[in-house]
Amino acid sequence: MKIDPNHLQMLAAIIDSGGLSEGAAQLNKSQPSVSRSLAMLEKRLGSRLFEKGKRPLRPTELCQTLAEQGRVIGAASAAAQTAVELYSGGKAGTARIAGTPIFMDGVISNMMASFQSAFPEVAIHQTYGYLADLSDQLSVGNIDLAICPVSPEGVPPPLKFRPILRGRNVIACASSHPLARQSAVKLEDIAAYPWIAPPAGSPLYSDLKAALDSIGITDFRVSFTGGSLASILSVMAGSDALTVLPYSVVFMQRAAKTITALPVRLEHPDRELGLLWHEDRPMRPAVRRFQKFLEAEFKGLADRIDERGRENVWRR
Amino acid sequence: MKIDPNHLQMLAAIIDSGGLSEGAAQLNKSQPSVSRSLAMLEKRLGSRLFEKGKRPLRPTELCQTLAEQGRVIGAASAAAQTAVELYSGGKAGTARIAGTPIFMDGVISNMMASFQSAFPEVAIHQTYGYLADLSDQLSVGNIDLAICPVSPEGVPPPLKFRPILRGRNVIACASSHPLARQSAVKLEDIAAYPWIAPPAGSPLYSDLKAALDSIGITDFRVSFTGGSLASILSVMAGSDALTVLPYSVVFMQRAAKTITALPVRLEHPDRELGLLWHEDRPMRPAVRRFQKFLEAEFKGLADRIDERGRENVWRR
DNA sequence: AAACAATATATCATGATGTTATGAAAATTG
DNA sequence: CAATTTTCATAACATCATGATATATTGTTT
Repeated sequence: MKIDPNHLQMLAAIIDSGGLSEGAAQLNKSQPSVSRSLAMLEKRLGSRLFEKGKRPLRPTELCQTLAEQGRVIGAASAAAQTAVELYSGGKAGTARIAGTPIFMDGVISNMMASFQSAFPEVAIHQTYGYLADLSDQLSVGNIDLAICPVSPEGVPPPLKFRPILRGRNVIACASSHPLARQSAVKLEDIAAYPWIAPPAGSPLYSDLKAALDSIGITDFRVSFTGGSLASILSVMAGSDALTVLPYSVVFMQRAAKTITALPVRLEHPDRELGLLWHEDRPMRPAVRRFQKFLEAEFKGLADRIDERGRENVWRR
Repeated sequence: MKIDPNHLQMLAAIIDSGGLSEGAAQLNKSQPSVSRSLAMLEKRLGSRLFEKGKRPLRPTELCQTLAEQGRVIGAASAAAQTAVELYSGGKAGTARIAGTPIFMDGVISNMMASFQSAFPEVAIHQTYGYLADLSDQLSVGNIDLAICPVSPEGVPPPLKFRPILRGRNVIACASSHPLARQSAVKLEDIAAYPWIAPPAGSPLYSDLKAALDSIGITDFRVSFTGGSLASILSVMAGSDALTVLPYSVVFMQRAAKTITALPVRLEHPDRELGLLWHEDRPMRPAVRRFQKFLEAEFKGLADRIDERGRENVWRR
């Protein structure tokens, strides 16, 4: 008959703690229980494990050998235990998240960085996508959480949505831009500059058109299009081109001081940045923790943006 | 609650065998049993271990982590299992044996060598001692088996004795000795040579005196005394000294051709070489196997000695 | 849609393990 | 050396996990 790993652990506990009673205590069992288990084991193995009639208990040669394996087993069990605890506490595991490129690169990536310093055992798998794609990936189960600007009524039933930042787009330009120095910006001024257009399929692209439309600019010249945020920022920093970006993205770049937002109020799109997930699919603890983390970070971000907002006055 | 190592092994089995049913088979359990255990484990951990509604079963991240520990546990269990089997089969373990120096060095050491090549996992702890000492050590439990010349009635009750070679002492000398060439040896011839005396306390020492007495030699000159067998053999080989040795010891040296026995029949001591052990103390398998091995070896040795004995005619 | 394969559930029997109370034996102490 | 203390073994009973077989359910395949 196969040896029970628990029994091997028991031997190790008895030897290491120097006695049957102490061993029992270490195993959170009563002394009689251990005594009986030991007797059964000896009977099955057909060999003594502790020398007869000796007290303090003296382990047999065989017992020592078995106890070594018991210690290995104990270590493995403990490792499993902590693995479970880490996992259940959301401090280990994998979170597969996806979102629109500009937000992921411009806002979320910073937060992921601090999350990873706090919980280095959580692996984050990040991908990009727009709403339709994200919905699919969520439904199929390829990702756990999506971050995307969504109009609340545009969320299909199996998905849940939680807003984390109210949408507000701004016109962004290099800090060295001529318009950046002006306290008031007129539409005619704006019309003179070329535009950086976000990737064609992105919501930002339609935002750009809608926004410009709303302030009366219908005809505009696109000097650059299709890049990711890093390209956009570089191009913008090194030219007089303008673009439309979520204010949060511009805000996150404030430390670098390379770009700034013009004091022009754009038409609000009917979308809010928020988290999307599949309602029926139970969320893994690591994902849940990441979500909580994101929500807290965004709350902080929103507060700081509001503060700054009170200083800057947004005008039409 | 603590995780059961068996459950971890189960996870490893399911994953490695690629299915719940196969895993169950690998564990020698029924499929329903494993299914239920799995369900219980998932409930306790509060996390899925296999993705829901997927077939073939796809292990969760956590499950993979736990299964790794399960594999470690499986390996340790298997090691324990084989350790038990080796031990129980007497193919591993320790045998603590002791005996009179001359026999241990001259006869037993050879047998220990072949035993160790056959069973390298058995550790042999060898010590030396004479009867009184050996009895004590056996009673105290410091040794498992003693090899000693004993007069059968001289065995104290708690000990058991089994003869393995009938005692027969001979006068030994270097092969190059003047007497070695003579087909007949007279007592006067013998009297002319000095003697090597075995260690003072040894049975052989009294044997020497008794033997010489029996052939009428009362006054003899001792030229060397107190050494172990190796010293005795060296001294004997390089001088004309004589000594009394068990014939088996001389016989074992036949390959080296350095010493030989004189064709003189000595008085038989009332002792037989045999094995001593403690009757009440259960013998460990490795010791038992060693004992059987010794008995077989000695049987072979006795046969070969008898063969040789038929050729040599021992004379008074 | 049907057939197949794999897994889940139900039910009952059994065995290991848990508990408390108590007995026995070895070791320590006066 | 007897008495005490410490430590382990045993008894009796309750409980839970696990074993088996039979059968239902579900996912996949044709």
